[in-house]
Amino acid sequence: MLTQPEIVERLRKWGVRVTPQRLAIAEAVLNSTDHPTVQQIHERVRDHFPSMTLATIYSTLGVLERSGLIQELPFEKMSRYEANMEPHVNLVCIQCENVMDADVGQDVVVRLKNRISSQAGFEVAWQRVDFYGWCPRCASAKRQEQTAPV
Amino acid sequence: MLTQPEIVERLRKWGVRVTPQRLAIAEAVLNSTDHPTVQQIHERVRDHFPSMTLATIYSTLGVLERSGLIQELPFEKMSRYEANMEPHVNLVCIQCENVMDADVGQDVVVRLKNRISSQAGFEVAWQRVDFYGWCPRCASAKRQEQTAPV
DNA sequence: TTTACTGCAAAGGGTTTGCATGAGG
DNA sequence: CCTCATGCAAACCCTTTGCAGTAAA
Repeated sequence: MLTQPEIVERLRKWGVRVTPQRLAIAEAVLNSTDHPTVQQIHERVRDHFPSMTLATIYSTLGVLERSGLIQELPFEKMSRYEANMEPHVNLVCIQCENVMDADVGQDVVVRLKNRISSQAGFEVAWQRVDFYGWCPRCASAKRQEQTAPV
Repeated sequence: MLTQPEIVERLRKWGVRVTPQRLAIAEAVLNSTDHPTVQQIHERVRDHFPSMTLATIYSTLGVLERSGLIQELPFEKMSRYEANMEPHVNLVCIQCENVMDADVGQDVVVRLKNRISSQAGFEVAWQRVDFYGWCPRCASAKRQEQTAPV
């Protein structure tokens, strides 16, 4: 989670202009942990910028990605945007469709990255590690239903 | 890599009809290691089925995915299709855009999966592990260029 | 003042859908 | 035979692009 001055500095370093819209979009993504979609980001900045269109959001997300601040995560229907650039695991619930960062396994991802670099001769730039399944809440709901079906 | 009778059996088990088109598409994906796109699959079956359209391929890929034979891998511009359903690492070259399975790291992915299940309370169904960077060929070309620029 | 960004509208392109014909079981 | 798959075309929708007005530096 970056502070506003840090965001400004990172953007200026890339020679792009820092506008209020860009700051709002950057904060909406960087202060999130739910890997928002473009639509969700739009909802979150609409109060402050009612006239902002999706084109501006797409454009800004491209700037943020090229600045190394965020990562695009393409899914079947649309992309989500990742604010956590450290090696980690994403948990994608196929029931409620929420996406969250796992709070375990970061060390294993780093070890995997080192193994790929040293043994596969592949120069790693970044990675995406997604586990799909049932989040704790949906998993227990599923077990309840299996025990006592309608 | 599955044999044709195995593919037939897996499809019949799902109550779907086995047509020559579906077999051709299934073999084109399952006997591949390059994670083909829909366009590439189209090219590979066009010789035998000149009139086949993309709609048929999309439909069949959906059947194969729901049968657990393949996995869709959404990328920025389009999806690719994965024939290796075992836990493993995908290497995505950001230079030549090839996607290949890593021949190391499977054990680490399995260990990661176990850790996620036991410590994050997340019931894993499947996973996608992608490392982005430069494949051995493109990495050495990059180093050459850095050493002796034009 | 200069350059680049915003907002609006239209286009682009991968994917899905509807329907008539044709084939699988 | 009945049901479902194929092939064709059109629709869908996320994303990109072009352009005129506007704001950052």
